[in-house]
Amino acid sequence: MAATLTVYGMDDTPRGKLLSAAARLFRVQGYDRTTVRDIAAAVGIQSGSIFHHFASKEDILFAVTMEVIRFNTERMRLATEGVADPEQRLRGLIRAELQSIVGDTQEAMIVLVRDWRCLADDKQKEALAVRAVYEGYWMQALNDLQVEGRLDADPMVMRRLINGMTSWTSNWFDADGSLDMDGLTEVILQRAVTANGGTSA
Amino acid sequence: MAATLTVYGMDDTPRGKLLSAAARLFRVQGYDRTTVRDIAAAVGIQSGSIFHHFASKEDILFAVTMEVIRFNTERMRLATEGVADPEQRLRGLIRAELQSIVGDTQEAMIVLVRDWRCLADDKQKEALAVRAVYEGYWMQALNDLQVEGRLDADPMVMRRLINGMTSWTSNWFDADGSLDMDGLTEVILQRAVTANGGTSA
Amino acid sequence: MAATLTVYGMDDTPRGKLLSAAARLFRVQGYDRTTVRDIAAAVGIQSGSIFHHFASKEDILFAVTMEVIRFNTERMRLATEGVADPEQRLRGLIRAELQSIVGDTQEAMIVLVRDWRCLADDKQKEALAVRAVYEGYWMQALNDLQVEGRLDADPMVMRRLINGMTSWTSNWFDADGSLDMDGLTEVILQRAVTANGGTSA
Amino acid sequence: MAATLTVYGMDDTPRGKLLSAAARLFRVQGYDRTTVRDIAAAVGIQSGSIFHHFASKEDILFAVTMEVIRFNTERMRLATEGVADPEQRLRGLIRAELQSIVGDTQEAMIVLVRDWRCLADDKQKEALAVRAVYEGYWMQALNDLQVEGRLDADPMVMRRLINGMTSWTSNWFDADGSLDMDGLTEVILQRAVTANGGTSA
DNA sequence: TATGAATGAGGTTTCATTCAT
DNA sequence: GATGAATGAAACCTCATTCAT
Repeated sequence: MAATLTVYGMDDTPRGKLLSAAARLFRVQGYDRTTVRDIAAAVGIQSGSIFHHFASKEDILFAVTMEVIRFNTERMRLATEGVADPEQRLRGLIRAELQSIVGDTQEAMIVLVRDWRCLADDKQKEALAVRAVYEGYWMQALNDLQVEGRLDADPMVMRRLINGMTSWTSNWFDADGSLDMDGLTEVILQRAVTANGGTSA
Repeated sequence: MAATLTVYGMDDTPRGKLLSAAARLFRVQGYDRTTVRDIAAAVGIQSGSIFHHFASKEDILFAVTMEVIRFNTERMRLATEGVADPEQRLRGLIRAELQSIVGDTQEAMIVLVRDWRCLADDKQKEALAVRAVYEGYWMQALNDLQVEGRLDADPMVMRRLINGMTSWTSNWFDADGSLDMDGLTEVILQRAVTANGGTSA
Repeated sequence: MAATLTVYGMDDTPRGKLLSAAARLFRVQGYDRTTVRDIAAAVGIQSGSIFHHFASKEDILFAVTMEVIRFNTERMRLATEGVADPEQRLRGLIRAELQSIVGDTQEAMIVLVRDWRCLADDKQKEALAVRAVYEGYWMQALNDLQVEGRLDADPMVMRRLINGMTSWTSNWFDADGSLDMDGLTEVILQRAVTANGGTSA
Repeated sequence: MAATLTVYGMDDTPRGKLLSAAARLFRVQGYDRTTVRDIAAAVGIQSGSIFHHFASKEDILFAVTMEVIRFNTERMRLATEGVADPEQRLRGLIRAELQSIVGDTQEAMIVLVRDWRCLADDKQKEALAVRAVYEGYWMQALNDLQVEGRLDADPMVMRRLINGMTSWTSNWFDADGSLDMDGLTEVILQRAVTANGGTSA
């Protein structure tokens, strides 16, 4: 499904190429250890030229952050839209979040988590506002599931536990291993949904 | 139980005080954004004097890392030693890991996860070797549990999922909230252990 | 009298608007702290377009300098032309110089004094050559006054003292204050011309 | 009299040497055109080392400013202290101000006038507060002179005119010329004091 | 003429580390 | 052990100027 989407701002324009290169470098080296020279070199321009596209180094981090949040929020919307069964919706959300963490936006997601604190407070707030929509999809699905008696923990706590499980996959999941993304989705889903209602698998 | 332990190297000596101060500063600001001047100021000495105690700034990070790994490995040993029931052992491990992440070694644990990549490769290897013992306790408990048919997923995958859940608590767990550490331990434990006879596998 | 004059090059053409904007910005921020982007923005074009009108940033400063020198030299000519009495001529010169410093060419005059050193040596010489005519009007009046025994100091020194008094007004004179430009002219004139028969010399 | 004074902070210490070198460079090239590398090179250290002595480049300008204001305020005090005759006091003030502008603090005084605007607003205010004492000596002398009927203009205006005359000397006065500093002092004094009361000369 | 992306030299400042005292 | 001045490399960023479109 996500195959038809592209990360909005990471296109063929100079700005887009800068953003992709920065996301990769930030992931590999960390934000603080990535110099603007590194980024410039990665797209074949001089370091000074970066500042025609971004006001500051932090502004690049912010742009990466915002793009990936917006993109993944859109992905969550698509994953849940028109799906009535909350378990099915939750499955879609888990699958989509895994996709974002170990799949197409992998680079940026790791940066998002690890270098979050490198953003100034006001930038953090701005990003969190957009992020709220994203979390809304999750809470809706989990609350609906609870109403149906198929969730055996507090929805908020459950969201945090799932978030921990999905985030951490960036440290170990191997796309070429014996467990694929769909398989992992089911394993995680089972941590949340009670057996008795009879789910799927 | 942890009350009688102290992190080995973080004592009253100049070196120990330096280590505690560094762990805190690293957690709040990140390793890269913490200057040796910051650390020196925090214990009331001049920045040049630090180099009588540590060979380099990275050496401080390494020392923090090793101390906290050793300390928590010891804690895992105490939590499982002499406990026969694997579920009981797993409960102890979860409880201990939560304690390390949101409790007494909180500062250093966050640093350990987030600033891991700031260590040179050989230092990382050295630390991983010690870490292996730590992970051994987990795998033993999970394997035992599987043998008894009370684990409904692959032990290795399950360890990773638990690790994700516990690590992520540093982003949200509030010791003063309605859910305490024991309660959280049970919620996490239930994600791993099947009710009775085991459902799937 | 100056009402019918306009600073030659500061007209409605793109070049003229650029010059006016530059003069103002130079005065407020200083030459070095004014960027070509500032100047371009002030007239609503892009910074690159400036170089279709001027060869360099320094060239803009030079143009401002030359325009204001030429304009004020012309003003001095008008102020003295056909006036026989040297005291009357001196009065006209003082009035005209005050007008240039705190009146219509205020912006550029301050720049002229303060950012003079930002011009390359050859540009300075070129400007000084034009400036010589300007100073000629002064020396003629002061020399004539001395011949009549109505100047109580060396003409050259007197010119410098007057120049100091007039230049400095940019730091304090308030057009809305109780002392107007004509009043100030008389006060300054009295510093130079002896009451009647001349006191000392 | 000033021969026994030294500019307080411009001594043999690293900081003092930096200050002297900076004052000279600022005068010759202007503040904006002087790089910290220039200043460092002038005293034989690396540019980075400057920041052990001053927090920023602007801080150096501020220090130069404050030193010269304090020093010359002290000089004004010495020039007027215990002198009863206001004309005599005024003579001392003019002589002292000339001394500061074309004599020992020449470098810094030119900088003070020309690069004043390079100081941030709060720094300007701080300096102005100290400067107020300096101006106080002038106003006292001029007011006293007016009371005695020996001043033929408003004291405040007269101070400004004198200030203009003395400041401007930096553009023309030649210590080796036919007019020496004492002679110039008398010429300027005569611009202020009325002849009738019988002054001196 | 106008644009705006790119240049590239150079600016101020930071900071881990050294070392004479 | 401690100090604090000094180093020197490298960081982010600025800006006059160029040039293809």
